[in-house]
Amino acid sequence: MNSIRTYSQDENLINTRREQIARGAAHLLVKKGYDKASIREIAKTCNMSIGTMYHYVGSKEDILSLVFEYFMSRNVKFCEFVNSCNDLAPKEALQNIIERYFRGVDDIQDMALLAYQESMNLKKDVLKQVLEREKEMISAIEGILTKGCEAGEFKIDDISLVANNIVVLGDTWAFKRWFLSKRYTIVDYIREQIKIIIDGISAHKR
Amino acid sequence: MNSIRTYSQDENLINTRREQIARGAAHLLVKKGYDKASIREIAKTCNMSIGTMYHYVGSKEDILSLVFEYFMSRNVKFCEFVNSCNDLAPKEALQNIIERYFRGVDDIQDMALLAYQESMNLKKDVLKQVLEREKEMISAIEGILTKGCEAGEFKIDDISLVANNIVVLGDTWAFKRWFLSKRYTIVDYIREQIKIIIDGISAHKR
Amino acid sequence: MNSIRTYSQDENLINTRREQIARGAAHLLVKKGYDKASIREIAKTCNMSIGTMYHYVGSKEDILSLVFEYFMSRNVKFCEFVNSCNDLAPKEALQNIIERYFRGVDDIQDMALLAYQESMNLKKDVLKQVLEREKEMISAIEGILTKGCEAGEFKIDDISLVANNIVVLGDTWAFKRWFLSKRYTIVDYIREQIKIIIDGISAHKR
Amino acid sequence: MNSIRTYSQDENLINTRREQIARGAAHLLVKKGYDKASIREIAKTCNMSIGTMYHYVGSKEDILSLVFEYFMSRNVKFCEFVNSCNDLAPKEALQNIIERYFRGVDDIQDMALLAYQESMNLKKDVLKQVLEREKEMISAIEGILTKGCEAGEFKIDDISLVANNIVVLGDTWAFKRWFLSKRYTIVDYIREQIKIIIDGISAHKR
DNA sequence: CATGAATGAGCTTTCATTCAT
DNA sequence: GATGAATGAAAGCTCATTCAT
Repeated sequence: MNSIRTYSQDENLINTRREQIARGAAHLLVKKGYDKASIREIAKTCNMSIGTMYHYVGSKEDILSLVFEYFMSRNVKFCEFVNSCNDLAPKEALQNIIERYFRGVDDIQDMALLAYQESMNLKKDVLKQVLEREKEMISAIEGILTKGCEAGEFKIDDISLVANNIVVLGDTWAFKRWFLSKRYTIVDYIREQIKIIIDGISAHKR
Repeated sequence: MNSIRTYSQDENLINTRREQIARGAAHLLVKKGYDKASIREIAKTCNMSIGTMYHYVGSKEDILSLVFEYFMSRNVKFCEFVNSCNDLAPKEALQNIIERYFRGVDDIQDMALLAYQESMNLKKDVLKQVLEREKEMISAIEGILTKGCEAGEFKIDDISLVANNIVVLGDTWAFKRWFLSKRYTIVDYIREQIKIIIDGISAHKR
Repeated sequence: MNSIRTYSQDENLINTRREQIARGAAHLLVKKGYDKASIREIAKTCNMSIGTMYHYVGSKEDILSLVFEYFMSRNVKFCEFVNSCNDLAPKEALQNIIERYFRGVDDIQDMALLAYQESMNLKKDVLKQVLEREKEMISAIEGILTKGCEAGEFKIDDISLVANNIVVLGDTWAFKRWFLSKRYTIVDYIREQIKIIIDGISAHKR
Repeated sequence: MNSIRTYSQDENLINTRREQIARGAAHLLVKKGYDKASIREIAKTCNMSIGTMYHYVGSKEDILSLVFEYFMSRNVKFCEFVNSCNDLAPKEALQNIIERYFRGVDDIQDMALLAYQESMNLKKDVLKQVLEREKEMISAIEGILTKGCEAGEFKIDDISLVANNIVVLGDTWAFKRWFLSKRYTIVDYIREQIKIIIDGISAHKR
């Protein structure tokens, strides 16, 4: 699946160098944008020569892929988390999942932003992965919402759309952090949004 | 306010050509992104020589500005519309404004998307205009929500955040149309979102 | 001899327009240099449209030629002046001619400078004319110097070189006016140089 | 002091390549002039790709600076020479200095010419250096002339102007070599000019 | 006669990528 | 394995010149 060219055979070294690249490039790519960031700059940011860069990467595009892969690898446990919430009461489960997702967005704000801004430069298969992650998230939330409706706790017409909205409001923290962070910390933001969301779908109101 | 360089004095011709540029470039810029779209390509798309482009435009950046200005000029009547809703009942007014804003996003989907993706390439003053439009929208919605709360129709903790959410859900139609349009027409989308939003803030539930 | 293209037949109009061009362009060409001055700028300086320009001129090169021809035409009377000095005593004649030449340089400082700086852009035949004027001047001075030697007033080994030096010292006023004008007015400069020159070649010293 | 951009860190290579550029460009710039000589041509003349050029140089302007710096570096010993003449008799010292300066002009004819023709394209700080060199020369000559006057060997009204004239007559060899070299070798030219100059300022004539 | 819109070749400069060391 | 010098295609932009009005 990971078909990025390398001239090295040492699996360990490949991983070390690629993480070095992903970490270093991420910051610069977010700051300057994919096209405006040159390989020379990226290499310097990664404390690496251009030549070394191309030992572990086949093209500039690959660097972008690497950045996404690196950050997405940090989120493999997310779905496990959603599953682990299965035993909780629907409302509590939903709160936990929202909190977890929103915090995840906060942790990798730059990536979330980069995903939207540079999606056209992202290799098709990597883009697909990114979108997949979102779909999984939405599905998971749909599951919880469905359970809540069946339990009579939630009352929702269009479960799919509500699930989508929740994800969108999470991503919004990345898009508009320059605006929202004037008024809210991430903790405030999560608390208030949970209130609004839960209020909106509860079968029995306050 | 519009200080883009031109070598022409013929006001009419300037407007004609600039509209030609804005129309042609919009499509290409959305498709390929600002950096990937070359002047040569843009000129070709606009059925214009490179020289002619630069007769009416001072730089590539100006083309992006032009694209935004052209599309934003189509929305000058929006605020008037918001004001004209002042006499309606809060719930009805809110429905109308949401519908109007969402439809606006639908009309200029490409622009809304471009604004997010290329904001770093956008000239500061044009970016400001774009953000201003959004702030106005949020303020207008805040006004309606406040009136609704005072009238006892709505029950909202954080009016500002709810207003922001509404705008975000409108913009979402542009960001995720590749995904949403599989399930909804814009008419469906507006109807369902209005239901969700109004449900969430109504003081007296069904 | 003057083979610059025109689309007009009206001899008078041609002359009027070409003088308009020469006057206007001269200033700009001196200020910005031939290559850095664009036709658009030149046309604007001449209060003329680009199209009109090309009615009376075949190319950008022609404009440079025109500028030189215009200014050289103001100097046709120079040789007559030299001839008219034939009856004076050698020393007095030389003084008069030096004064006349140096003043001429002062009058058209910009042109003298332009001739050196843009000679490589000047059409061959016009360049030839410019050089011709200088040769004539040198010859005239040689004539006077020879007469002075024969009369026993001057004592000169290399008449040709001295004549050349005199012309050079005149042109110097144009090359180094930014430096010389700090210390001398043109009147001072002429007076002092005449003293130095005459002193250097006089047979009977002070 | 030398702040030209480079992407290389190898001091030796930088110097090698820059000398290669200076040598190659000098010829072309003199032949075609700064504006008419394109980077493509310059690169070809230097047996270098365009990319390599820009590895060692930040802009076209820098190439001109490089050319001047390269040639001026060959003249650092000139002032030392002037100082070393301090113990000689004034007349002999002056002869030596004139000879040395005139030979210097002959060595770098092209540069002397280029300095006048392209001064408007030369970076301010490099132009300053060029002018400084001339001022130093004039000052040095003034020193010798003053000493000669005090010793009763020379009789000069305006020492400063005579010093200036000497430098001008040296530079003339560069400006008019196409004309002068028909009659004189540089050896002849120096010999004859020394005669004329010394004759002109000697207190006791032949 | 006068205008200036239109053109596209050619300019300077950047940058992803290769490869000899 | 690591380096960075070298490359040249392609970018954004300018400008002399033409020609329809």
